[in-house]
Amino acid sequence: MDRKKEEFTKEREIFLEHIQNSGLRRTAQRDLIMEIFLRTEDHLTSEDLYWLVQKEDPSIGHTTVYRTLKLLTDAGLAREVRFGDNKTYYEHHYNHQHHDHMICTECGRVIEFFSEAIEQMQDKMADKLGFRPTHHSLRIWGICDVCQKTEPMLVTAPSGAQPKVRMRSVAGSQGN
Amino acid sequence: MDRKKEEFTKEREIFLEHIQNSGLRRTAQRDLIMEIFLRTEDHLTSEDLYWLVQKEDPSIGHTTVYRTLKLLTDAGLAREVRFGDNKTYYEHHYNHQHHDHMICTECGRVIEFFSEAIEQMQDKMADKLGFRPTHHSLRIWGICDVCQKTEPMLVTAPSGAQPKVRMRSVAGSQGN
DNA sequence: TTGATTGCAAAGCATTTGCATGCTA
DNA sequence: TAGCATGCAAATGCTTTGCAATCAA
Repeated sequence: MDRKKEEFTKEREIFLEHIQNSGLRRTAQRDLIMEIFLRTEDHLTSEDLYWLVQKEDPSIGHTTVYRTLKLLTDAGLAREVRFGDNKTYYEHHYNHQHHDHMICTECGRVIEFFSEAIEQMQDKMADKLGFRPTHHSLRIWGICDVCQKTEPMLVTAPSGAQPKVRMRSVAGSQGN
Repeated sequence: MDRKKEEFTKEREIFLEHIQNSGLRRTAQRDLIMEIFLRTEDHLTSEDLYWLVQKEDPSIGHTTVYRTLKLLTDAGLAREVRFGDNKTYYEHHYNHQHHDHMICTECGRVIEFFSEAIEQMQDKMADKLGFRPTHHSLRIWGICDVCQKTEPMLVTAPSGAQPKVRMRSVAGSQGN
């Protein structure tokens, strides 16, 4: 199930390069945090990553995880994402083509998708308004296929799984 | 320049109705906050609105503005929007058709736009993945037409206007 | 040796909550 | 009069910063 250690060779290289080019220093903490980030294919918060790191080195603090996540972002290995619950999630960025997200408000599942057609329409739209786009974010909230099947039961049997993404206000919120 | 007082009749009605239907109470504070919100055609934070309210009634506190903004959202008159700077902005919702945003990272300008084609592609995409969408958010960051003209000067003459939207981390951030 | 890095604690923000007081219905 | 609303202060949750001690280059 776990990926082979030899993977992520390029990613490590990029991280080191970025560190050197910026006059920064390689440390055991940064190495470990990067390793754990790389082998975790998921959207995680600094907090999430902190606990994973804790299991392997309890001496590492919150702060260092925050700072390293920022470093990884600067290096182009990570990307910040927000799903509307005012938390910052991180996902792999290097070698991961751009994509957007559908977020299930029932179970918190995040589905990545990409549509060339939508991208093109966006550029066209921006062009029409004289806007020079640098990046964008498209998020679609709703009910995923799995939850659509189980949903009718929720009336009598509330789901045990708590959604990863908890919307702050339910009614009328677009979380935009 | 200012709108006539007779405007927003329907909005006031909706607000009152919502208050009554929910067993809540009409108060002078709520009235004033609603009035100021309605007459301000802009994306504003609770903080922004608080200061506008302050000018007309310094006795009104932050908390009440927060709570009333949430009320207005529940009533369907306001809509929450986030532009990636971890603040919650509010915009008019009633009688305002759905739209998306382009956000200038130079001056903070927010441009509203709508594309039927993009909406349709999104639905098609969701359908393909068995996802039942309830709402979505598309934001495009970049440089607006005005800033594109002035930008070359920024190298020697830093702009005096501070952007309304300040991105937390500049490099690599997608603020997604 | 020098200056970047770490981890703790404390500070920052935006937002929410507890509670005594005030005020609608 | 009952109990929702208000505003203050304090609490919260996430994130950042100050700083003395530590460690990589």
